Amino acid sequence: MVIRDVALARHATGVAVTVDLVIFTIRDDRLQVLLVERGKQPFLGMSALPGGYVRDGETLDRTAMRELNEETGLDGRRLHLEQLKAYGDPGRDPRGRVITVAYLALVPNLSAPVAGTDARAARWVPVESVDFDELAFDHAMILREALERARSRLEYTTIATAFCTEPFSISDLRRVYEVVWGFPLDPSNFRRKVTGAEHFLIATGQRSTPEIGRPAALYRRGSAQLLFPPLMRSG
Amino acid sequence: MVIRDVALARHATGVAVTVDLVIFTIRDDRLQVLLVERGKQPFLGMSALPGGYVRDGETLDRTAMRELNEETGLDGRRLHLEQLKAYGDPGRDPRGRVITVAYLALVPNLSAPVAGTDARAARWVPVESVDFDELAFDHAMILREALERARSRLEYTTIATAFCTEPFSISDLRRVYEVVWGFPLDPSNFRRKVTGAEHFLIATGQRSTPEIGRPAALYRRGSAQLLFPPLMRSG
DNA sequence: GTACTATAGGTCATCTTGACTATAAGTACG
DNA sequence: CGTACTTATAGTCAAGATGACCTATAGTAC
Repeated sequence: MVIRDVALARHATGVAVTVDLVIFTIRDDRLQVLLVERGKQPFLGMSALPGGYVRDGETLDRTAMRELNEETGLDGRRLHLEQLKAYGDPGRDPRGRVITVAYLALVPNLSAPVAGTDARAARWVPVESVDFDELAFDHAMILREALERARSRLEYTTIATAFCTEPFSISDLRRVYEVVWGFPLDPSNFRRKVTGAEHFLIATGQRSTPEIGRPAALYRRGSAQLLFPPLMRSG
Repeated sequence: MVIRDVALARHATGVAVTVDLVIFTIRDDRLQVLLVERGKQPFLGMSALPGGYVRDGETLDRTAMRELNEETGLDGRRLHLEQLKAYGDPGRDPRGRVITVAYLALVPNLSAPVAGTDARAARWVPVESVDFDELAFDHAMILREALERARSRLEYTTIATAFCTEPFSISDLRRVYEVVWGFPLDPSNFRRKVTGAEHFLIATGQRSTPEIGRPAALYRRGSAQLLFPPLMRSG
């Protein structure tokens, strides 16, 4: 896009805009985040959040969806993707003024091990294993704020289901909460909560066939976006 | 700041970054937002949110505080200022690619009628009187999302006090909730809630001297940032 | 059959909430 | 002074939500 305004052009020089993604999933009963290894300076060899430049004529949301698809192969329409925050401290990129818009993505467990069309080495890392001091740019701060956002979102919204592949059991959903929040929940009280919330879960009539234990009823995501009453961490 | 990286420079051309402010206050028992009249194209003569370009070497938060000070004369440290979201749709500014980072500010009722160092005509407009179709750029969307954010923040945080000048009574605080949410609250139940929350209010020992009615005990803001249990709208 | 495991459903005391009533502390006015 | 009026503060009570349990159910392994 061409800048046609003189006053604007004066301010437009030397600013780049990127989108960075915090992609969470649950694998092996642990919350994991997708990190890439930087193949060039700056921060060569360090870990970073996947991301890229906003293209001409592309919305920020569209950039985020494209990046997510490039990294995970997932179709962005079926999963949770929300803008987190913009980060633009002048010193955050040594190459110049780069403002990044961070997005939070919650995806179900991917069977394929994240090949991606991109050549960069991407890998899932358990959040508790991430060395925050070894993250490039200001990605430690972004990851920390994304983690708190995800934990908070589970309280008031139904997005925990974004981690699950349909159909899922109530225990599957409870394990999402336990893994993201980091402490166990009472199975019975949890069931009462989520089945009591309107339009949260839709019973499919199907049952799971586990190797051990009683089969569980299976559900699909309901239409509700907000969870009322909320399911709070503390109290 | 000079762009020293070739790949970066290729993406950095033609993008401008601004900060726009949604500044709310309560005047005459109504929620009001500060709007400026545009003195030049595009959107000449229409209303817009106050805002401006991010300067070299300036953080986004700093830009927001500077703009807020220019518009209201208020010292940004004493009041509530939080980042809302970035807006970057390619068509949002006809002059070219402009990404804006919107901030939400909640300020107490200003006695001085917003002169500001800026020459633009700034004025407080009751939110219910705003003609959303007559707002420049995508500011209608930004204002709508800011309004919902403010309403939601009152549920889970203590920021309602940002609208009050200290010391304030519990009724002052209640009126904030009623004005922002748009419906009345039971005075007795409201009192029970806010006095029950830890570190929300600090009693000063002072009492108000109203022209009519019983004097009210006066309070200052406590140290709590989060309100627990929350004070929900619905239910 | 019994042991084991995880799901599903129920109990109950405690806490929270919403609606409502009652009292208190000031002013205005006669 | 006393009554009306206004707002603040306090208390009551039933209904609902919550946390900590306990019990039953439906499968597998042996």
